[in-house]
Amino acid sequence: MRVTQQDIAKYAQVSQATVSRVLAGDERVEPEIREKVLAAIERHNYRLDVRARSLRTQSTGLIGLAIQRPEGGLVGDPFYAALISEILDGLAAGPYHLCLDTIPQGESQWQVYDELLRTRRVDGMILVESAADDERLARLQRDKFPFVLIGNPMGSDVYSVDNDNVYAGQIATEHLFASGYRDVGFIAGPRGITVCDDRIEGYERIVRQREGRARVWHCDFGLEAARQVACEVLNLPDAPEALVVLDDYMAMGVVVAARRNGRRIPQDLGLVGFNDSPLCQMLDVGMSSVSLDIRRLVGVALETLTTLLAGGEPEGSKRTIVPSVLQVRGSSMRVGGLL
Amino acid sequence: MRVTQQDIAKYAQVSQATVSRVLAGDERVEPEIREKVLAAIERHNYRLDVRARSLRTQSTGLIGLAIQRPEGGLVGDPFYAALISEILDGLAAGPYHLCLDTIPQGESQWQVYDELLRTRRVDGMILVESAADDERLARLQRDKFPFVLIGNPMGSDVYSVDNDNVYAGQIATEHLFASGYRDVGFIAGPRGITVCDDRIEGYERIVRQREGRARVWHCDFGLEAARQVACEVLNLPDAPEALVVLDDYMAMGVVVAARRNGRRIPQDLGLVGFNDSPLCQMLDVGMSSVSLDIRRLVGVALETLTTLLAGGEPEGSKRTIVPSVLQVRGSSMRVGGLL
DNA sequence: GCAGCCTGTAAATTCGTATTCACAGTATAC
DNA sequence: GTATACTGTGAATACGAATTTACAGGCTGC
Repeated sequence: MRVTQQDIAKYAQVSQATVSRVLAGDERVEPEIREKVLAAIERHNYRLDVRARSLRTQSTGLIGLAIQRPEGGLVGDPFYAALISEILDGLAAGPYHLCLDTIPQGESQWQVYDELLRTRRVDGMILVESAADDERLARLQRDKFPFVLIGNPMGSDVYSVDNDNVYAGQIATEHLFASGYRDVGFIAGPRGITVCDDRIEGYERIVRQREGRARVWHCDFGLEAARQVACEVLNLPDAPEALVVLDDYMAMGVVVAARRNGRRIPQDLGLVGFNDSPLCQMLDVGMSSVSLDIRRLVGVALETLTTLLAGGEPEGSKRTIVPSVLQVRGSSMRVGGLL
Repeated sequence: MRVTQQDIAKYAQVSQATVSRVLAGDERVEPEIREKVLAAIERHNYRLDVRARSLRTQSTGLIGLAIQRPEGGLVGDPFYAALISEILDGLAAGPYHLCLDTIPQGESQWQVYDELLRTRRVDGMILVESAADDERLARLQRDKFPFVLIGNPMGSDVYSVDNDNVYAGQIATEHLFASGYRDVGFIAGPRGITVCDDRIEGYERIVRQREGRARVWHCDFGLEAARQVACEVLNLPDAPEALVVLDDYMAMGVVVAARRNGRRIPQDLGLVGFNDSPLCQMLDVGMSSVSLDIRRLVGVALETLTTLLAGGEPEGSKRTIVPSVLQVRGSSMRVGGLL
């Protein structure tokens, strides 16, 4: 049988309201009575029921995150794993818990957002958008649901944090040219994903500037898909000398393909990945990678969200850009000796 | 202003109870009235409040999972990422959502379990135990909290699913001996972790049977720690010819160490990892690995838990062992030609 | 024609907590 | 001395939905 504040009140011979006050740390309770209540709580092993509290206070203590299941699960795409990891770390200190959902394949993520926010299952959400949807964003905003977008709001005036993916694409490409590679290609994920598009844009900008030839190959996320497309690319008569690869995992697929193809890295093929994941150490010479600074990304997102949840107004601009940083390692150093 | 069933009732000119019945799909509602209610719901954009429902029905629709933050985050240890991923997949179809928490470093996970279960934040939990604690398990059981243990209950009579880690250790070791390696060592994680201990036990069993020398080196989880210890091990005058490594990530660390040490895999060093993660393809010859079948592990756990949550009695034995399977690849094939 | 039985709906209650309101008791001001 | 302010507490209410209870209206059977 469940122990309630009512029961505690009876045992301690006070009213339920007083029990509630003691629990809330209300100062206006006689120390003597407080002790009595605390003793009763202790003795009867009482625990607050967050469901009842939720109903009364209108807040659940949960924040929501919905992710599109990556190819090969969470293991296949380190971005989400890192994201979740950082969010958990960031939340650990505070009073909030994380409600993690997947978005069914092929379905709109908005259904999940609706499900979580409108039913009041969570107090607020972190949205991770690869293809922002103005109308929906506007609706969430109109309904005054607290949320932060990780990604590009495409003009909607919402709180958002983003990597500068265009810039990230630029520095990766620029670095390869600067290292002496002449013909730089790009192996990207599926079409229509904002992350991909932005990085491609950055890539193309630099190529244009260098008056080179821009070539982009699309494939699914994941090591295996990248390996396959890299095989084809490397077998081309005019195969590129260097490749920017959409993420480290995929870059590892390219490494495998290069090895089978007999190309040495970085002498015969330059490589830069993204995310600066632990995988980068796996290559003997090390893999150059553009670090996304997910920790900071999540840091800003959580700070903004918790401020919103507290009813406050987050400081600074609505949109925050977290700069990417290139980690130079061996895979992109054709001109030896610099490392 | 929030729209409630009360409001809908007023608009549709029925009682709140009727609205509730319509929503619950109760058959005993006149079609005409049902339509009227549904229309009102549609028009006023009503959504059920799960908090209120939770309080009344005593169930939250959440199941909890608490994980000890792995070294290097979720990315550093593919086991948790895979676990979470599978759980999300498994939950996606049903009515349950996942509440994911981390256990603060150095603190007992029981605090989190208490926090989630006793406050009724979640309906049930999946516990992942590396060092089972009889007393706490017994307490959860006494309090009738539905939970499933992934791991070894150490004699407690609770619902549990586990890999047979002893067996897994055996087949990995046996395979290396069978491949022609004479001196097989073991690079394990930290001391006192059940997974490690069990696999070590399996390893030692085979070594004893082969009348070899059992040598186990401990280190932290993660690629880097494994790389370091592997460096030392490989520099030993009587370095082992083959190594069983606690997981694939750590095995990759060993690969890096071996490369710097000038040893070829599998000629100079045989290797078997665990988890059969995508990493295994990253090695040119492929990494042999004992697959944990996390999907099945989670499948059984979820099935058991949902049955418990539904008030039912799960079929079969309380303890389920999911067999491990060795994936043979190049890293353990000293005697060539078999692949 | 009336007791007894469905059927569908409304009214009332409940879940466990936070909070508002009311009130007794004491302290302070004049 | 009464009027006023303040303090700590209990009683009452609200949160939003599910469920139990009660009841009106139509039906059956005799």
